[in-house]
Amino acid sequence: MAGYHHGNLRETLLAGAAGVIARDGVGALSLRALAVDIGVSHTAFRRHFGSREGVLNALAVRGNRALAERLRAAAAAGSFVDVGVAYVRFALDEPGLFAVMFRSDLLDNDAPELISARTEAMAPLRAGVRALGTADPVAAEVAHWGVVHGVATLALTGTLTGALGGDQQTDVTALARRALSLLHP
Amino acid sequence: MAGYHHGNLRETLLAGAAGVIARDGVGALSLRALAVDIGVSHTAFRRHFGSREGVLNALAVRGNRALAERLRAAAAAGSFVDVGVAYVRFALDEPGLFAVMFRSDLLDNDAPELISARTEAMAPLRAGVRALGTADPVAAEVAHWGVVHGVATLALTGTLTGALGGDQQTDVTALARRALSLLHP
DNA sequence: TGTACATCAGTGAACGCGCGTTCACTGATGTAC
DNA sequence: TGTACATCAGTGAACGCGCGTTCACTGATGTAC
Repeated sequence: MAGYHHGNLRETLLAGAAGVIARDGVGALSLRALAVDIGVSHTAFRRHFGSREGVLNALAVRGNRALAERLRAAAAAGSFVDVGVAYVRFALDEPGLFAVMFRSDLLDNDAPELISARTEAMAPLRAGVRALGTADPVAAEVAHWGVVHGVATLALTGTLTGALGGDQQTDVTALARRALSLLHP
Repeated sequence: MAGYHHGNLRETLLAGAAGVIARDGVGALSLRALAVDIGVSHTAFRRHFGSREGVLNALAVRGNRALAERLRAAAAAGSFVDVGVAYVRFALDEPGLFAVMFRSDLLDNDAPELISARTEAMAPLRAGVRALGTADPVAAEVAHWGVVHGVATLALTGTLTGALGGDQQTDVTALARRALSLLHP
């Protein structure tokens, strides 16, 4: 395992980067520091990703694909509310990936892989809204996406639990479910 | 105006910083570069803010106070939906301030000024939800806050208009209004 | 089965860069008498 | 009205730091014959 060839550098690097970002944000991601942690030269990642942007793009692709999978599974197993809850749960489970996915300013948004991964991630939400047959499907899509994205974002920045008062230990996903239910009277 | 004393450095610095952040994000804010732009020594800001964190805290306080004012005005003049729309409009009008307000990782969250400004900003939303008299007021608060925060965030990252298809030139605040209306059947 | 060679994966020294901070300072303003 | 002095606001050189990138390289692996 400890030979000249790492054997699984790409994977290890992505997982490590996601961890750093989850803890301290994208700005705190230093590829040099990460390489030292992993025990590899600080230029080794270039072979796999080319540049810093390449690393972030790979994370964004991975995040969107993982989200797509979660949402599809939720759609297959449960109700449309479950899809929304799965979105929130994903954000809480993979805060590093989630944070990168929406940082368009740091990504190459024209990369075909990223474009298709994003489309893939949006599909279950869109399909679920269409299936509702509401009068204003665009508004329904914005409302559902907005509320789960908003709850996820507020929870991740610590704003949600902070603002809801001493009622801490609040189960965010349960909260998301209650909020989403208000959209299904 | 061009004397040794700038006369309005604090104000100029905050406005400039908000502009940079709105354009390129918090990570891109260089106090050195900003000082050059303003035409002042790159250490001048220390007198007013002490450190980089001090600048960001000042922006966060300012943002929360401005948001509070907007929400109060909307509450006084219109319905509860208008309060939500005002939240989104604020985010679009002041993207630099909005971005900093929720970056707890970069702020001194224990600063009394910031704590009180945040409480002030949350008050109109909380009061409006209470006035609705719903069965689950916590869920209602999370739903309303979530949807406006989510729409604002998605719009600012360009994700919302991107994902809604070629239907560009979408008026985001109108969209927010339609989405919020779904919470008031 | 063995050898030659191409390709792939990772190394490590060196680069320039811009950053925030520290420091001793100078110029401008305000206040006391 | 004038003078002395304290305070406030901004200066500019220097600091160390960590970053991403470039470059020529070496070690390991795979493939052709």
